[in-house]
Amino acid sequence: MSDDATTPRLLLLDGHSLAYRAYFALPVENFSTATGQHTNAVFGFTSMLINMLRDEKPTHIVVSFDLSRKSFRTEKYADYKAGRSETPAPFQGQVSLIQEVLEALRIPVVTKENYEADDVIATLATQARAAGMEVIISSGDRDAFQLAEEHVTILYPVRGVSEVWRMTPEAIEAKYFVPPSRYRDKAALVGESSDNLTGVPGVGDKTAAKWINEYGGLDGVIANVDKIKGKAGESLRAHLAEVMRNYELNALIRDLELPLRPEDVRWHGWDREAVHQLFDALEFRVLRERLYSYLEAVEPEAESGFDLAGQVLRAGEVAGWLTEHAAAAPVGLAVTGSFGRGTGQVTGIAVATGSGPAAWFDPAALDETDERAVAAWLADPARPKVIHDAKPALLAFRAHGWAFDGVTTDTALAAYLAKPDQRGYDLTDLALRYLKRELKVDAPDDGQLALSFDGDGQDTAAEEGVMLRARATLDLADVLTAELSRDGGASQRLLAEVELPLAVVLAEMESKGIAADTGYLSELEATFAAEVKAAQQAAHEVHGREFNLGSPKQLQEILFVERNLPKTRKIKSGYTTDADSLQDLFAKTEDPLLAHLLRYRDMAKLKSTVDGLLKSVSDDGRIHTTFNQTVAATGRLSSTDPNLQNIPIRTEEGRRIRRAFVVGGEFEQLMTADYSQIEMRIMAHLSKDEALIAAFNSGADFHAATASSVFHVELDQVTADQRRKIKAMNYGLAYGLSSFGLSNQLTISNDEAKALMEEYFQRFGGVRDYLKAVVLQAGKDGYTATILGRRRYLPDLSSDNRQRREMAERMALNAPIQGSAADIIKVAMLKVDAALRSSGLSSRMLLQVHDELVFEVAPGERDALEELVRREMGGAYPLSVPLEVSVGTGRDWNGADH
DNA sequence: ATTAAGACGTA
DNA sequence: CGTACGTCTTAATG
Repeated sequence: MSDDATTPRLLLLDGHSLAYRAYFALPVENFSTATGQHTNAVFGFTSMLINMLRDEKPTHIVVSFDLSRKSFRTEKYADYKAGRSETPAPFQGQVSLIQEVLEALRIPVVTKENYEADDVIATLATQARAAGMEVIISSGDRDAFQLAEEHVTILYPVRGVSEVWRMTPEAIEAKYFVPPSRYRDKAALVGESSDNLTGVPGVGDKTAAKWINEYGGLDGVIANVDKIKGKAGESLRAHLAEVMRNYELNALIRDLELPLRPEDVRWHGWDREAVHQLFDALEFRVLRERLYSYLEAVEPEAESGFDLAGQVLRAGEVAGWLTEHAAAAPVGLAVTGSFGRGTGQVTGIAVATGSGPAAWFDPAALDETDERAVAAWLADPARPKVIHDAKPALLAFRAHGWAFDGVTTDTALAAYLAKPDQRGYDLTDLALRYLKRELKVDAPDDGQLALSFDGDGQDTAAEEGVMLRARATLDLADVLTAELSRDGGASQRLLAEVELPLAVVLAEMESKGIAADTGYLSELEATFAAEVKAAQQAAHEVHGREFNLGSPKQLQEILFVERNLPKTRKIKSGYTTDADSLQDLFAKTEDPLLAHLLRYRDMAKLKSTVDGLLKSVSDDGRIHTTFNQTVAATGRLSSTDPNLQNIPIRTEEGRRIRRAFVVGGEFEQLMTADYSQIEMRIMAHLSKDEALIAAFNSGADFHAATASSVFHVELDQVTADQRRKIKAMNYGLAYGLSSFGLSNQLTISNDEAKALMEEYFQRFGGVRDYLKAVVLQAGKDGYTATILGRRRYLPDLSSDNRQRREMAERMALNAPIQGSAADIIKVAMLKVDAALRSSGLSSRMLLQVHDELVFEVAPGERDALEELVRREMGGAYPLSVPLEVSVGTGRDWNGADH
């Protein structure tokens, strides 16, 4: 290549058209696996891809696929691309295999509803040119020729899968006698049979070019249509309408909204293991050799040549550095300090540029100019920043008085969306997994990292480490963006439109915290402590000696050996002493020790909850939990330090703890707003079960309504016991409840539970069909997806181990339901937050408890807030059943509950 | 000092 | 033999 080696080169592929070319280029009968899967198109496509990688050496790659045969063009012209024969059966299914190849090669795929791949390519090519990239497009569709220009080359496959024409502007002009900018004009006149666009009969490339060049384009030809002589002229005048139609339809759209930009698709190499497995399955032996010999050759190059020049900035140097290095292009940002409890303190900030230098500075050692520059830079939404775990940084910046905006990607959130089942999303681990780099400054010098720091002779290892993290974050963002883009945009949208903005909302909530009545908490603590002591004494007295009630091990000895009570359910260490089992034992034996024991457990648990809360009250008299956004595999949030999502509510004594969460000084009340039966509503929506949908739309008490159906009685004849049983079923369904589990929970026989479930599904068969279908589909895809496309991968669905497999099946049926509920309340939180801002209300959102939001109501805003919250939560996402919201207010959390 | 298991609170 | 979490306690490791 004659181009400057540092110019990024973007390879854009039209997936469908190349696959189709490959299919017809290679005899289908010669390419199939032992299992009968046809692979000629996969083979041909992959072969072309490898050739292009070898010959073009792109630094960035993306493939676009048509989503369907329908597009805005078929809407305008019903016969667009009509007349194409049905997709041949052996071609079916090969596209998804090609997508698997791309996935293994970590090449992102982008699609756009209602548009063709060529439009996506035209948009990306346009953006890439604006960014100064060299562009190579490969498409089997000649429409792409209109995109050729300086630095934009079209690779047009001809004859088989090994030869392409390099269609530069010069080549196009030589072949068609018009420049690429006039290619559309020519195509409109001549027609394009593959698109079923007829042109002017009798007019070919030469005549069309003659006219276009004579009259200065199609406009001129049309303006002078009466001057054109001869048969061809007559023909043109008779077919002007078609020409205009063609011209309108063959224009490629260059300004689509896409989930990624050309800069995001930097290619960082392939997933070796996945390629191995896939090529084994496809029986691509030779191709694997070719791929590997090419990839092995470029790999070292890709891994090295990474020179991070770092610099520790002193006071007075920061403003200038930022202006010079951190303007338009995204930079990586890494922050050190202490974080948590809704605040934080920054001790160091590192900024790394994509290919240039990195810098570190101490936020406490800035001069006035620097301080202003850093504040403006951090707050500027037009200065793109990439960071790993933005929320703590945001809180620490806020504590320093800095606003923070312009975060285009959070690599922790991106990694979570890509694989939500991971244990953690530590930057070091992600760098190793996705970048294959050890994130250590003093890593062995194996050419992976060339660090040349300007350290002034000082020991700047810590600062270098932070700079390296900033740089790794930036690189990781590229890889993860590509990773997330392989599903056609859903994950990217979740990141950009849900998780990223939600992090900001959560930061606000954590920063505010919720007021706690510490005096009352202390009283509670004393009360529970006394109860614990009393229960403990009573238990010791009954048994006749002292022992540790908190030790399940000692308890087992006492219950099952010394007191010779009946054995309970087996666990690893013997027999369980959990509350359910102890209840059963008590019912059977009436051993008074059990009652004291249960009482002890209850009180000890409550006491420890209160202890924990007391310890976590901040100086401002409020409790600031931390909401974790990357923990729950289903997409839910979790709450830690303290966990405010498991504050007792079921028992009266437990609810006493809720009274400790009170309204803050300047405010009037607490308000809770929760979704009623959101998971069942999602099941009704997803399953489309008409009876279930009707039960919701009836407006009656949902559990009673379903019970009335199941037991064939009028709504007002449903007994409390019938309602209780069906309520248990309703709740259990989304968890994969078995008849055994149901019988256990309701203390009825297994037969009775079976009959109950049978009768339930008799009435709500759509639900069973849906649940079965979800598991089946998940088995095929390898993952489940929520209404917003949030994925959860469940490899255990194909496990040989029955227990693991069945566990995965229950996860598969639960994940879309629980996850969709999580999606909905997240969207609701964003909407509520936005509405609160625009309404000018002073009330604020404090907590989220999965299907409930807790607010602090400013004086006089109760009604307005309720209206706002009902509107935004109720309208968060349209389902085929209403999203019902119930609202309550009170001076404390218990009083606000309903 | 860290880890695992058991128990139990919430949705 | 019901999903998703976090925390506390004990008891066993280092």
